Amino acid sequence: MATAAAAPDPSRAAELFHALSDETRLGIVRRLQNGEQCVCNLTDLLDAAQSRLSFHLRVLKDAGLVHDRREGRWIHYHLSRKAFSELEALVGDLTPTSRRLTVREVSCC
Amino acid sequence: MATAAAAPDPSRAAELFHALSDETRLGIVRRLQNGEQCVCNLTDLLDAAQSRLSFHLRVLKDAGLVHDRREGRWIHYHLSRKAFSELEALVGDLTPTSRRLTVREVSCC
DNA sequence: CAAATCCGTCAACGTTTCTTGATTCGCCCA
DNA sequence: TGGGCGAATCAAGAAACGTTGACGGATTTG
Repeated sequence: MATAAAAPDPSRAAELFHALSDETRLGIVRRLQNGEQCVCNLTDLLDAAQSRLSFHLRVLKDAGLVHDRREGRWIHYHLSRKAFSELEALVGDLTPTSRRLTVREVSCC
Repeated sequence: MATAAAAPDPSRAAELFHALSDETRLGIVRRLQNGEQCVCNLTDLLDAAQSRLSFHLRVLKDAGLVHDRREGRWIHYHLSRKAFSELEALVGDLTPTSRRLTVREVSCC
């Protein structure tokens, strides 16, 4: 246990949080909670241009938060459970209660 | 229970995620996990210009993730437990396992 | 094969975000 | 009261981001 399990890759954390820092992408995630959706359904549900959605889906996909599956002409997107549990673990590590010094441990300047 | 407790304010969620989508700010949060720190300590720990840190601390503060406390010439920052539990709840709501339809519930195009 | 449909990619543009250095504000102490 | 120090704020520029419309690739259907 060389480096402990304390600080997960910060750039990975930033990537995940960035992927979720946009309302359109949060809207996509919420629509995918009920199961798979193809892009054409999402454009209707979110009232967004196809090109715009494609852009945001790529950000989510690059972050590993969604996966896609081709079925004929359609491409279905669904959430990645693994990525979301990774996210939960990551948020848990950030929480102040996780580890805490005794107060007055640190001097100032 | 009119609108249930399903979809929390999306702009609030985006604000929280955005505040954590930067490596410098994640570094600040990690340094604050051990307790309060004044800005001058953080500039040393993170090797960042004072002006730069002040900018990122403001983003975190505006998102409610940190609070500050003045003590003489120094200003100490610390994490907001409330905001982090809000974040945890929010991430939990995003998770795909939370609610799930029976499959094939949704038709495509 | 040709037309239609679904969707990713690209270039261009405006907007937002981040960094840097200079300045200002607040507080303490001699 | 004046000087010194910690920290916020401001303006300017660079970089990253999101939107739009045009285009091209893949697939199905007539």
